[in-house]
Amino acid sequence: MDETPILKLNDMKGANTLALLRVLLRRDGMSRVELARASRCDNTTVTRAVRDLFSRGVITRAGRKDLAHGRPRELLALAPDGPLLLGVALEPDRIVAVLADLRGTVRYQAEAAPDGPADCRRYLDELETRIRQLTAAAGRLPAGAGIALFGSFGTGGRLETVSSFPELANFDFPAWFQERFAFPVALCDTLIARMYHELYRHPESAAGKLMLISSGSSGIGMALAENGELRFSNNLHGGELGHNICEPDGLPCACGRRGCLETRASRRAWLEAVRTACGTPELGFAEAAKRGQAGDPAVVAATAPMICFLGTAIANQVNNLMVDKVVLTGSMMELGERFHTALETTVRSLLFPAIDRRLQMVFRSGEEESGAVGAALVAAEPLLRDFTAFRTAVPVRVSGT
Amino acid sequence: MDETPILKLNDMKGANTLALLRVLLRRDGMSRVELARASRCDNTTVTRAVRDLFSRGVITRAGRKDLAHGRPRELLALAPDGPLLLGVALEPDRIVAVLADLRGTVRYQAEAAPDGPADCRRYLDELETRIRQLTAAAGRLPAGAGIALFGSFGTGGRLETVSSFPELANFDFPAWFQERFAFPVALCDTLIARMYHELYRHPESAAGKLMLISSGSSGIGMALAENGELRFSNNLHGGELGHNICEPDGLPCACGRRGCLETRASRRAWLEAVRTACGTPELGFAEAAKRGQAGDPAVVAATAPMICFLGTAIANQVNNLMVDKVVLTGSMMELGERFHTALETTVRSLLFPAIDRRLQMVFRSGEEESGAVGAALVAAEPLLRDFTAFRTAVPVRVSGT
DNA sequence: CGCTTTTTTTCAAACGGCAAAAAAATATTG
DNA sequence: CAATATTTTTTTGCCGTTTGAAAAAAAGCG
Repeated sequence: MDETPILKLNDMKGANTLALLRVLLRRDGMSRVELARASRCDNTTVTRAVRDLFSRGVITRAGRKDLAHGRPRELLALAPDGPLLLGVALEPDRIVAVLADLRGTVRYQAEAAPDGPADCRRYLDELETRIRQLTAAAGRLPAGAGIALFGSFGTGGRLETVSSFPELANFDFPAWFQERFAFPVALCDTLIARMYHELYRHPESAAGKLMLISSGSSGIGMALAENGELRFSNNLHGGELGHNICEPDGLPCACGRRGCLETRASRRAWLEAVRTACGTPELGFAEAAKRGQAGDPAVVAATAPMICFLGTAIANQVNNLMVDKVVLTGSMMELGERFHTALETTVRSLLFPAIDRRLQMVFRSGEEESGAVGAALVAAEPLLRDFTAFRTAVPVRVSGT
Repeated sequence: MDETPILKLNDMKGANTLALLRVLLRRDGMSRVELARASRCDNTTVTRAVRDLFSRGVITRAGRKDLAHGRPRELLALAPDGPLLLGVALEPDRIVAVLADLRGTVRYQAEAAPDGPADCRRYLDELETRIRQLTAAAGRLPAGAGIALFGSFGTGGRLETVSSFPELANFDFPAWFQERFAFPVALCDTLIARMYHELYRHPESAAGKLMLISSGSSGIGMALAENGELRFSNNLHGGELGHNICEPDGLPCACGRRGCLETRASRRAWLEAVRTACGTPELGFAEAAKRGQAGDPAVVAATAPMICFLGTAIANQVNNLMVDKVVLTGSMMELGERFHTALETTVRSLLFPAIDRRLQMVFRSGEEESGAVGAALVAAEPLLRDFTAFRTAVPVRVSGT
């Protein structure tokens, strides 16, 4: 029942300061004129906004740059003692918690590998301990928190389903959090957190139409953005590419249907196929990946169906949505360059020429903290639009530091 | 290279008057307070906007409504002599041209069925004649024009590819138009025009996530909108669902690949399958559809693959994008209710339960002018945001009427 | 001092929003 | 029946916020 959106003065100011700050987040050491040109805001708007951000301790002076003629530029940078955001990724086998600045640079980090999701109470205790540990180390309270998990939730933030922690279904996480901590919390799907990580940590991805694909032990997910803004995501929940049906009468899937992409392209399905092809039922994932990367014919042959089905699913989506850039991340990306090349070739062979010409494909690996950092960035975005709320949140200090 | 969008005062005003007018477009006879409540604008904002729209001749008084107590409401309506928009659909076998008001109500209509796209010059002459005929009948010039065709074009409006008129590739249509007519013109893909038709003529579709699927002789297309705004469409160009690959090693398609949805679900493919199943190679489409609607077992069996593949493609997309509403339109919808039911059942059986619960599926038929009307609405939208340009466009009158 | 570029200040214009007033009807009361 | 109260809509006046253009100030160089 959402009607045509109307705009208030606040929305305008928020959009403009967000644009301004995003430019500064890309790179420290910009001057006011540069900010104005890059954000297409007026000079005077920038001056005013910058003054405001100074007074709130968000940015700081970072020297000056002498030009050949004229007054030198005063360079600006994110304040080192500016607001921090807590970001937490609740993954099946570990908890990652970070304190990051508005740019998503990690300042403090804590990790835990609880016994497993079996004991819900101990898991939450562990989480609480880690958060206290982080805020103590930082010596101040974060301005907000973002929690990323594999699941969905209502507008209020109450959990609905949590794929990796069935016991947490219907748990009122925001209430739990607010009973313990004095700063606001926001929940999001891990996939959305990763998308924020991509948009802020690789800001060139914030232009045009972006599709993020993340594969993990819990499936293959997808998120979309257009010009840096999330699209088609209900309550910060991502889409499940892994359950696209890609074969009319395919293999049975755990979801109860047949022919889901995951029956062909999940980590488990692939390993199974490789084991069968090699005749080694005990082969581990890492070893299998190594063999594939080395060009072992049996492994390559066993990988072909995955490439075919995954590539088709990606290409279909790219064609339909006229996507400009596809970013692939997650555990399946550990299969190495040979796999990447084969997948990209397959995808491109299925695209319309005009779309193929524009499409960029990027494989990202080694971003172990993208979920936690992205969660922090989800919590940061409202601040980037409006720091008036922030003024009250930061002065609170942890005693004894 | 699009950066984070910034907002100016004009954008704010534009967004608000657009919201206001959309409420009035839904139904004539609203009063100012009703407009304010429905659009969530302030009372006084509405008063000012309404005064402005009066002075520009866009709206008019439409009586008053007495309440039990208090001052009666002054009812407002779109002015009958308000701005008109020209909308043209260049379809393979016909030209449809309409003059419509801001709401998309057709005031004047002209249709032509040229010999075919063989002779490009005669085709364009025919178009010019029809437009002159319409403006003469109306006695005034439209405030703008929208042209819908099956194809794509650059930002400048120059045609790139036109699937139904290969000869028009690289034709500078806007230049041709501006040499002949004194009002602005905008080009769009027919699919986008149909989407605008859906959003404005069935305004309940302007809430939430909408997927429009339109099947015709030239394929199966798809367009997306979120809260009444177009999404993932390059330069008003739609996506081609018909070339989603739905079978790993399927039938060869005209596009050069294998397994495209169109090899199973296009009008032609379906008719072919039915003819084979019935053993009647001369069977016509209408007769085949009638048999299918009557439940002829051979036809039903021949239709099954289409339902399966089309249903899967739709369900995959709905799951991925968490679509709230699917609207199906175009020639394939002539297959009748039995087909609709079967398709909907198939789609729903493949959705995640949470998404199935929210999804609405609508089959539309009999909207022959949706392309032309939608094109007019494409041209209308900028006016709804800002009528200052309109002031100069309308007073121009055709002499001799 | 003249020149150039950046930054700040000043002032005007546009817009939304609150509150009070005005308007336009009906209901109530003397 | 006339005067007044009541109710709801609409308009007006005024204020705060924001952007934007132009002037002024600042900061360097030759």
